[in-house]
Amino acid sequence: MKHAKKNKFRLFIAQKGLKSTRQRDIILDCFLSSSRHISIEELYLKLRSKNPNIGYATVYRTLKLFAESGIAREIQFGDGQTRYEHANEGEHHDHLVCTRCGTIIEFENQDIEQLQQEVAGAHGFQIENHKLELYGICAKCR
Amino acid sequence: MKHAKKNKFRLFIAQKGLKSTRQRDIILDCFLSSSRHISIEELYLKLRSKNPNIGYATVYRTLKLFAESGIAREIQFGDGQTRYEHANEGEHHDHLVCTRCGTIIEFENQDIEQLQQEVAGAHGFQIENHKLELYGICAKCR
DNA sequence: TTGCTTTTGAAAATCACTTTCATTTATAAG
DNA sequence: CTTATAAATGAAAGTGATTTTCAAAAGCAA
Repeated sequence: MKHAKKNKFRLFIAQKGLKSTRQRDIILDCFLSSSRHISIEELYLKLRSKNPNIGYATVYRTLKLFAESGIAREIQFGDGQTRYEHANEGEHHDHLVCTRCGTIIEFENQDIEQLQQEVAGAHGFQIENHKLELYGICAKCR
Repeated sequence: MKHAKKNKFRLFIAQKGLKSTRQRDIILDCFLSSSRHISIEELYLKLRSKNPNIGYATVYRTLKLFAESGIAREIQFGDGQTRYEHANEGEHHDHLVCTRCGTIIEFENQDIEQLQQEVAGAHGFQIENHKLELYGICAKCR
């Protein structure tokens, strides 16, 4: 799994004529071994603990590359922090976000997706992607 | 409709012990006569054309008050711009956003809402609110 | 190795807001 | 109608997240 993503990124880098660098490897390893929804700040701090000389800008730039290559996806939960999640080929999921503790649960629901298609169709829209977030209180916090 | 919102805001202002000012009246009129999804920048520019001395900060502050009073709702489509839409008592809707021309269509779908409740329930979540946006290409742009 | 391009890190810049603060207003009290 | 006082305003400075700039460093092909 992790290996597949490393390869995918390597390929992306090659196809784009970009260079393989020590920093990109480090950041990729760190990202892949992190929780599924990590903010740039969190990742940066985690990186710095082992690589005190890695730059802020490099982390930002590299995460954008991950997203472009398809191994990560940018998400925003409206708290002013951009997060990146691990993206898997052709897979899409939505989120339940606890407004108390911040826990994020992923889910997938084909019925909802189906209904979305119908709604879009009724308005002549062709869906490219969507965003569904349910905000509330998780079981633990209640 | 516009009148009802003006009254609602007036009431809110009174209850909070705030003051009724010329600027708030102007901004409210301008907001109510604008498209349903207006960004702060757009509203500010529209305002400035007739009131060159109205301040940026005042527009921001006043829109926050509109949201607090319940006559407006803050929305974000991930383009880094906060927008405000006209909010109606107890009504919720979701959005279809055209990624080409920016057109925004509102929709409401009870079946989807129902399924959301089911998903949340299955995870022990109690939904407080949700956000559903379908991004794609509208009929006109295709 | 050389030559050319990309990448990096640090610092400055940007963007969308938010806060500060001296001044102006609205409103209540006299 | 004053006066007092608390809130509102506008301009400018401040924030916080993200981007850009730029000189130096590092990949990579020949």
